[in-house]
Amino acid sequence: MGFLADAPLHGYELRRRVAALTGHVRPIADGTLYPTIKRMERAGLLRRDVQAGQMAAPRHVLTLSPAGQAELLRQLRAPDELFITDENRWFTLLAFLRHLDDPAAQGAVLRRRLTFLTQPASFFWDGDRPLRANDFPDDPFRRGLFRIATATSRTEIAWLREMLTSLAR
Amino acid sequence: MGFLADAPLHGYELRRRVAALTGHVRPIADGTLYPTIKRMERAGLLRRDVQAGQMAAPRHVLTLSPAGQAELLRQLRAPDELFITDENRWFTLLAFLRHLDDPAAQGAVLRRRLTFLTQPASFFWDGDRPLRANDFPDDPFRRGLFRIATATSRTEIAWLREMLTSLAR
DNA sequence: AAGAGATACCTCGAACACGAGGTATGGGTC
DNA sequence: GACCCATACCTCGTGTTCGAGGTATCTCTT
Repeated sequence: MGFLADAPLHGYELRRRVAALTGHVRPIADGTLYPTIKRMERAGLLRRDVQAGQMAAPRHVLTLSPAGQAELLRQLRAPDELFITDENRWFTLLAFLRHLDDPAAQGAVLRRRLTFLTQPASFFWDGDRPLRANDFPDDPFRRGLFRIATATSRTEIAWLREMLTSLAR
Repeated sequence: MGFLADAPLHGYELRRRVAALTGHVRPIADGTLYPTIKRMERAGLLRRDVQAGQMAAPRHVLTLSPAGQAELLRQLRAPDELFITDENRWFTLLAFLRHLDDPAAQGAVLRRRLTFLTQPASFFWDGDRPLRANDFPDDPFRRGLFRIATATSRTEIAWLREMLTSLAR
């Protein structure tokens, strides 16, 4: 829906755009995409205009309907918790948060993410004791994992704080 | 399988440990975990020892069988492409790569990831032209997304290079 | 002129995941 | 003594996702 809100597209191109989000979003399989398009069309979330001729096969240009736009905004404004806590989902949310044309609502979403990120957390535990990188002297891989996660987290927290200040202005 | 290779656990604890990987791995639902355990038990990948009495409900302590260990090693040694390219999967792979007790094989896996990360790539395209952060003057969210992704990527590439040098020694 | 490969859509069965529901017991509180 | 919560396991229906297969056309190479 985000990509369609950017511009009307045909299915194949949509699939390519999602695939380009490599590393953060899994590519969508054919068998997932086309049935989903049908479902969304039936639900009135998008319109399909067949554009015969020009290319190999007739393209079905998909346009987000007003109902689809509303649904996108609803999901951007009040995303499920998974969209805040899961890397992949948060990534897609961020990619299209611009469409939520309301600084206060955007700020509220960013604040939810900031709250989540600043919660004390650890990936591994020994009973109730959170384990840190130093607790894995024999596992350079987990130490690396901590290093990468910390760097990401720090960068994101700094960015979120900046954004929240500039959105408040 | 990785957590069970660390130590035998009961299902509930397993679920908690996966849930602790917050932000990188989605929590597993009850309805997913227990049928999966059954399937793996039937497949001979793990053994179940019922430990009655001590706690509220009898715990089923799960132990990875030799076949399960072999399967884990197989998957660590030759992971599907998704485990290299998808953040979530790569994260879990890294968390248990120590179990693959062979520096050469570990190095090969890290090299696959490094190759993937150093490929020129972009999340968004205008036709064939890759779009960079500067191409989104009106979208601070996508600029942030680039900033975070770049920081993560840089940190990880640096770590991978270090690891590969130290593994080669 | 043939064939490979990209474009573009589609279907179907099998596998998988989830949420809602259920059972049962131990520990703590009011 | 009643109640709630955490622990610990389980099932089932519904919905999702995938992969393998299929169709057809256009373009580029050999």
